[in-house]
Amino acid sequence: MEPVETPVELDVELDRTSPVPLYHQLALAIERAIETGALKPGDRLENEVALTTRLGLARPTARQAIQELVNRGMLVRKRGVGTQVVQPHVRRDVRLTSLFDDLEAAGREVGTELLELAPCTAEEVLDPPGLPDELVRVRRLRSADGVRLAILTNYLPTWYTVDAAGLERTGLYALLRAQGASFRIAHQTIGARLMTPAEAELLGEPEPAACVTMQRSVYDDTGRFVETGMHVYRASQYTVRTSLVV
Amino acid sequence: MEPVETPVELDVELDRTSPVPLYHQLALAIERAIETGALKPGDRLENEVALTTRLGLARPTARQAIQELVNRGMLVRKRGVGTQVVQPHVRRDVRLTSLFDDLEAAGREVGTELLELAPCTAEEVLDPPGLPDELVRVRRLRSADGVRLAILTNYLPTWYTVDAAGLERTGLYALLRAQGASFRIAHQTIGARLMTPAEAELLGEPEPAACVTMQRSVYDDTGRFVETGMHVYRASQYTVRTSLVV
DNA sequence: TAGGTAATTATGTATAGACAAAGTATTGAC
DNA sequence: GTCAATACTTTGTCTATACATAATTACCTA
Repeated sequence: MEPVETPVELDVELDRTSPVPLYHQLALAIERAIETGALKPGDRLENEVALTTRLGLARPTARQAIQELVNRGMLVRKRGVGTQVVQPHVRRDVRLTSLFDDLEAAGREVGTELLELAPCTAEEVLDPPGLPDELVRVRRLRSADGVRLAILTNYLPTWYTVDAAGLERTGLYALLRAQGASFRIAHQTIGARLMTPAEAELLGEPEPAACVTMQRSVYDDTGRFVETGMHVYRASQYTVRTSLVV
Repeated sequence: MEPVETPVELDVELDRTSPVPLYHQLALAIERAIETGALKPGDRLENEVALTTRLGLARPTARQAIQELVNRGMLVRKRGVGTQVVQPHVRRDVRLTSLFDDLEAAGREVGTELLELAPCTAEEVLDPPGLPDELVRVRRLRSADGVRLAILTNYLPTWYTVDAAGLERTGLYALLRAQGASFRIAHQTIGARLMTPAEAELLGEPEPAACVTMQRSVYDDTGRFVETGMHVYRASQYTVRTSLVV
């Protein structure tokens, strides 16, 4: 993330006589600072040591407050960099379906080119909870009516087996369902960024080109990991329709 | 929750030479025990002190592991009682709409009787994050085509104003939207239990009666709390249709 | 001016310990 | 048999400290 000039020094008053835990008071204070504009998107908080020294608070206590806000997507932390207020982005609910299912439902002719099918480990996948150590990485180029649309990178547990023919013929979720996977909970984040040169070439976009990005992690009804995906969509070709997801 | 005879002693091996953090190794071990059946729904884990003494682990480290699984809905903890594997229940996505909206969309005649409209504090509401200290509690009896259907208890921040006439005339979300509320993220849990005698009387159900319960906490696109609701539906009258929610 | 290296910054992980508070179990009085 | 008081159990909150590690910045040299 891009650093800012000076970390913001929050005006926080902690009440040690309150029944509200200190970590929660701090979380509320940071939250209020965000909602009133005292902390703006992109602003950095004081580093943990400075904040806790100034407030007379223990560092694990402040970290617990910050972690709550990180879990809710309001803050983001990076080692060696600091804690930053999340840039606002459009976050919309979307059905727990695959792109293939959606395109087919819309009457589009779906094309899939398999780019990669390889084993990998959890280390390369950033932070979805419940990730098994060994995964399979599936990378595909998806087209609609002959027009390139998206690069889809998905990570699957090794207890599912997928092959090249199946991946090019149908949607990933259909393959997983055929193996008993149930889809119950998904955490999904949608954003945008500029494409990398490699992505632009694959998608046939002149540079510079914007893309819609979608990260999704799916769990079944016992909380077990089903798959996580990182998808890049041509912004010129793709929008998202949504509804509430729990 | 109901206690079980003996907490389950997990077979956990921690590898201190692994780059995987210890808290994460423990979280994975507990998760695997749940998915393999070594830990069954309703089972209790060893208490924190016993577990960490046996594993040679610090208590905050183990608590971090457990907290991850609590956040994912796999475990539930209660002070003085212990940590328990969550009983599986049907969890389905549902639209971010109010019951009023859904009934009206279905062509039903919606009736609302206001039972209570009173100020209250956050203490009485269990655990949704981002809750302001002062709230307004709204409690209503909802009917469809003259048939009693649900008891709806909602907690609103005091920056929204609602009155009795409005609440009986239209849906809560319509009233909030009229005051600028935006609905973006909802966390929702659906379950079932037996009705209390008071609920059964209000809903006109002979006892014993089962009810569908729904707890929902709604946030806007900056992560700010909009409302939280605890709804009780006559199981004989109500089912839920769902889609994915992020 | 650019590249490499070292130092600095800030978060991540972990240990140890103590006290608070909610919930349960036990005990004793009536 | 019931109820209140007490003891016990277990999680919740908090402090203090230290080391690890990723990322950035500063400095040096070619």
